[in-house]
Order: sequence, then structure tokens, then C-alpha cells
Amino acid sequence: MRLALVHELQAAIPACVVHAAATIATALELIEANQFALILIDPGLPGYDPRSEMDRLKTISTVVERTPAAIHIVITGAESAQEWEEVRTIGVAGYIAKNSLKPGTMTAILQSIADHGCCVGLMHETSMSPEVYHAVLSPREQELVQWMMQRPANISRKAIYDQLGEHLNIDAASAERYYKRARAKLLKFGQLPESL
Amino acid sequence: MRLALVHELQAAIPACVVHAAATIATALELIEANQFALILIDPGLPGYDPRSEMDRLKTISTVVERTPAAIHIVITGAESAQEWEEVRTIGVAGYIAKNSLKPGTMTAILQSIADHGCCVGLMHETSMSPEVYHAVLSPREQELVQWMMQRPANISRKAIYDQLGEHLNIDAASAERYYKRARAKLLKFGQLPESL
DNA sequence: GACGAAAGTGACGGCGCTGTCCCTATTTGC
DNA sequence: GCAAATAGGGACAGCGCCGTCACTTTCGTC
Repeated sequence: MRLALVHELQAAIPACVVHAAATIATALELIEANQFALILIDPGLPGYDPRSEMDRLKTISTVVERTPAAIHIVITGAESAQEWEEVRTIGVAGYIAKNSLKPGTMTAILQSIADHGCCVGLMHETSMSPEVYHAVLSPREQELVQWMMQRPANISRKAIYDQLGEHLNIDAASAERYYKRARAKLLKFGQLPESL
Repeated sequence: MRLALVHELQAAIPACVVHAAATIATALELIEANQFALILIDPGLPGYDPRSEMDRLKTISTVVERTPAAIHIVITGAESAQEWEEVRTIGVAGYIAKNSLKPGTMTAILQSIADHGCCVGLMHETSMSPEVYHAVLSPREQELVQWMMQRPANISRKAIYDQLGEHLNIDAASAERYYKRARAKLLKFGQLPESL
């Protein structure tokens, strides 16, 4: 889980160095030994660190107080608008629900903080559409299949190709061939979903 | 976060199809429409799904009851030995704390379930050593640096190379060159940690 | 019947990661 | 001093993913 966050950060900030801590104790050691520009905090769950009676807010405020020079973002699974109000007064710049943290969102979050000074990502429109992942597909192919499966019935595939080509900065024709390759792979492995 | 789990699964089971749901409602739709062999459940945090009053146990039991043919594993951030006792009586085969879910562990978990019928992964020895990730390094290089930084002072680097070569099934000499390339990159970008 | 959308197949260059091999200074140890 | 360990550099083939180009066939519709 930490790794996922690290990868998001690395994708958003090229050529950065990320330090990760499994427990609050380790985190406190790190912020004493280093000067960080950006700090992500996952307050964790009840009983996250048994040796500490700190609750969520205390944990956050402790870290923030000890690193006044850094920008702080709270990443939480148990989102709460009220908690955001509380931590923003402490000096937290961002409050992101894990549910609204999709791949690639990190860049937008950091941009928003740079522009408006803060960023909130509660569970807005949870993409209710289920996600399907096929291990035999490369990431690009996976993405193509994902898009195609969400295609409304009255939209031609060609339109999706154009849409996707623009979105990924590639040729619409290439997008078409990706989808075809993906479909061929799924057919070959007998994993073709009924949505053709 | 879901994606991280999906990737772990795909790494553990080659050529598999993974369906992911953001909410319990979506999950219930999925298990009605499909026949799954393996189901991972993250009961989520308090308030995870606001439209449902189900608590953690109710959520888990609902899913388990509706999919008697599948193997169930609970992945949770708020681990609790007591909860494991409760869910095992329902028919859950695995109970894994997110903290003990390191990259590559999935294979061992599934193997353990296949062998002993169940698998528990509470927060055993939390690797207290902090983790450092450099975006400029490739995964292999990253791994080498990680190992080398954890090297006890009285162990020669050569021994680490041998150790690593065996662990990764590569030449010890190759491991050496990976570390050197990694070090050169870090030096070039001014990101070299003091641990040389 | 003609035309366009869609499906199915084959091939190519570029790029990055991997794993291997070789060659040279400099430092550390016995 | 000599040998081993360490640091530093350059080169190569294999492989998978990416993006592109070209060709044929089937189907539905007008």
C-alpha cells in the first residue's frame, strides 16, 4: 500500500526521492533526520500503532508541528468533511480520500495545492462501474479495453478511438490496433467478456 | 489502492482475470453476475459506504454467504486477532493485515491457504527500517540500493552481491554492476545518501 | 450491389530494463 | 608489497511495451 503511494508520487514528481515509514515512530525518526518538502500522512486505522495512544488528529498535528517547512497532505480511508476542517486549521494543505485517489490523480492534486493552496478530494462521484483487469494484457491494452467496455451503446467504436487518441496523444489508428490486439489476446486465452 | 491489490494478485497468479469494486454495492453486483474462485475483501473503514449500515462483520458475512464456492481472504488495515477468530468461523480462509502485505507476499499467502487451508498475516515484525525510493532508479537498481543500505557494517559488499545473486537468480557480478550503476545515477543527480 | 464500419493478421523501429562480459584505477587489508 | 575488495567506466544481446504502417475479410446498411 505504501508502495502504491510511492509510485503515484514518483509518477507525479520526476526525479524525486521518497522516504516511507511503516509506523509513526519510524516517521518521526525520518522527519528529525531529513528536511522534507512534501509529506503525505495516512493517519491509519484504530490500533494502527499499538504502542501509541495518539489518535488520528494528534498524530497529524505532531507531524505537522515538527515540520513547519513542508507541505502536508493527509491521505485517509475514513474520510470526513469535519476532520478536514479540523486539520486545515492546523496547517494541512490537502485532504484526500483513498477512494478518490485514482492513478494519475497525484499530479492534479499537487497542481491544485500549488494554485489554490489547498486541495480536497472526498468521495465525489465514485466511479460505480466495476473494473476488470486481465493479467495477459499490457497496461495500454488494459486501458483500451477499460474504455471500450464503458462505451455507451449508441457510440461507434471509431468515436472512442478518436477520443482515446486525443486523450493519450497517440494516433486514433494506433488506439484501434491496441484494442484489436487486446481482443485477440483475450480471445486466445478464453477470457473474452461478453461485452465483446 | 485497489490497483495495488490487483497487481499483487496478477503477480501471484499468471493469466488471471481480476474484477474490482469500489463499493460494497458494486461488489454485490459482481458476485451475482460472475463465478469467482477467489475473493479479497477489504471491509473498509467506518463510513466506508455511507449508504449502508453494515458493519465490517456484516459486510464480510454477506459476501461469504453469497459465494460459497469461492475462497475468501480479508485484507484489512485495522487488524485484530479477535476479528480473525470471528471471520474464520464464517468460512474465511485468510486474514491479512495491510502492514504485513509486502510486494510478493501474495504468492506465499495463496500457497499457505492451499497447504494448510488458511493463512493469517497480522503485524508481525514490522520492518522498522525506513524505506527510501529514488525515482531515477529502475526497480532492480532500487532493490540493490535498498539491500546495500541495510548492510551491517561488518559485512563486505561482496558478500551482499553473492547473497543477492542467489536471491534473484542472477550473477553476483551482475548484482555488483547494478549497484554501481545505481550509485552512479544517484551521484549524477546529487541524490546520494550519506550511507554511500 | 456498393460503401463504410468493424474485425483479424503481420511486420517494423524505438526505447527502456535486464543480465552478461570486459577493462581500468584506487583503496584496503594481510 | 601484494592481493583482494571497491569504485568507475563502456559495450552488448534479449525482451517486452509502445507507436506506427499496411493489408485482407466480414458484416450491416443504404
